[in-house]
Amino acid sequence: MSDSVVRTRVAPSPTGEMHVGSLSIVLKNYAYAKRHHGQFVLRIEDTDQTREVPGAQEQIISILDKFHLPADEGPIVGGPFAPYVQSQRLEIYRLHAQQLIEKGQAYYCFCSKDRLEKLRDQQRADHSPPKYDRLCRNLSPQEVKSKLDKEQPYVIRLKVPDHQKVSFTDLIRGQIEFDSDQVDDQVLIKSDGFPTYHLAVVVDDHLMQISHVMRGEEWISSTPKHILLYQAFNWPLPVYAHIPIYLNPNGKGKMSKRHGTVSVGSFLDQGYLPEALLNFLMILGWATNDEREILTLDEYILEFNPQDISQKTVVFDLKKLQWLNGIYIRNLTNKDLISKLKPFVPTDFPSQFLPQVLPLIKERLVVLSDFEDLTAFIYRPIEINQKDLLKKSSANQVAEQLDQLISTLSSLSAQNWLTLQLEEKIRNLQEKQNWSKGQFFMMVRVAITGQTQTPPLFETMAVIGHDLTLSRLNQALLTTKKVT
RNA sequence: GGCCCCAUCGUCUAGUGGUUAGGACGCCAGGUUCUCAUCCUGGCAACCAGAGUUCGAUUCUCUGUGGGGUCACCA
Repeated sequence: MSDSVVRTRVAPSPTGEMHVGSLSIVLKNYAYAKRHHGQFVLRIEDTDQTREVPGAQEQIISILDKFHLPADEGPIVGGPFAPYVQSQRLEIYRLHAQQLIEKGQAYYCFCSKDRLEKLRDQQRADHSPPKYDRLCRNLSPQEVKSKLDKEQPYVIRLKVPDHQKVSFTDLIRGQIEFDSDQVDDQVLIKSDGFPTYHLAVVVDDHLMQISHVMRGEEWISSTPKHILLYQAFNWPLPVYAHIPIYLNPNGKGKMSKRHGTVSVGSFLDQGYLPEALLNFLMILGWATNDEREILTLDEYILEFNPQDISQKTVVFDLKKLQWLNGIYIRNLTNKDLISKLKPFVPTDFPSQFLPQVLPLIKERLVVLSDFEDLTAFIYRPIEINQKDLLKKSSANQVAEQLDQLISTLSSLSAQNWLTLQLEEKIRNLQEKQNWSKGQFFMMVRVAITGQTQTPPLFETMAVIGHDLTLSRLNQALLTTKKVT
């Protein structure tokens, strides 16, 4: 093999529900690894004990599962670089931080949080950039030893060099350059002994032989910290690709909870199909050569190249997602649709009707949770609005129409209560009486469903059944005469 | 505010030193039709601005403007 092994990773922290942005990053890392026959690694970054949410790790793994993006290596499946949970690797980070101290690349810092806060306040007031003032950087070895002996709490910081160009090549944006003067003396080990993200990510990516770091664009500005660390360790850099973030559907700001749905779980709960959501994530900010928009994971893997990702932030266009979801729903077999619909069928829905009802709503579903609204009139009591009923005709006329319709339908046995028979009878009546199609059919629709927008009339009546249809027609007849 | 990233229809994109700047979603109109939806047809709609390079810039360069990100013992 001429090109070296591709190993990608995704490194979520178990602090809550997974964001669609994270899923998008997962998708890209997965696809790239698969395309190059490499490995896709899942690593759990749980170095902030205060933010950890129980069960979040399991949730992440289950989502990867639902979307068919399983990790080749990770906490559950294991792998040659286990453990894959950072809280289980504390000793590794300690050792590496220690190594940096011995090499003179890092130092102990005993400053209290209080002092740092005051320092920042001062800097803010002076309009100077908020940075650590390096007070502890030049402590003598004796001073350090004595503070350590007294068990004073400390952190370990990186000695960031002055006036140094820090640059790297981003697969999506080309060369990006920073000045090391912009970089703070980063904390590597926190006072609780846990590593910060910056130390852990560099150490683990190196140890786990990650070849490509594909992550969100919001990490660009901390990349120089990571580069400086790689240099301090004298390790080779991975290839970076910073993927544009998603903006809220209104185009304002990074996609966030405040502006609507953001978690993968809540999209699923609304009845977006995983395949549709994934497809949407594929074509958001990226296009195939021939601009096909409906594609499977395998087709995506075949074509995906991070270099082709758009460089600009993209708006999360819900309308387009909805369009895709509708397509995926319509492409489902009825059997599959029924099974996917299960969680969205209300408990009072007479489930034996599902097979008959399905064709009436299949092309009307945008998300699966639309099921309830689309079908409620079938099995729940309806309210008939007199105004809708009499919209295009007089009360007397409508009463006459209902009366005749009822007697016509009464002659139809329950066995013959079928779409075709209903259609024939009702059309005959309408034609014989020369009633306006629009007015008559809409009036009947309102009488039977209580709504002005429904699936086709005869099919709907067939599903509702002989008894209920007639009772609703009678109910409508009463409504016609009701004085308001 | 400092630093960094970005800029083609409302949105997602294709594309080129000379094109009628293409497609998709959305929107509008028409067709099918008992309404809605599906489906089909058509339409509206974009190269952020200024300067430079050039015979010629949407395309290359610079500046401006606009948008976004980031500035923690959070990731």
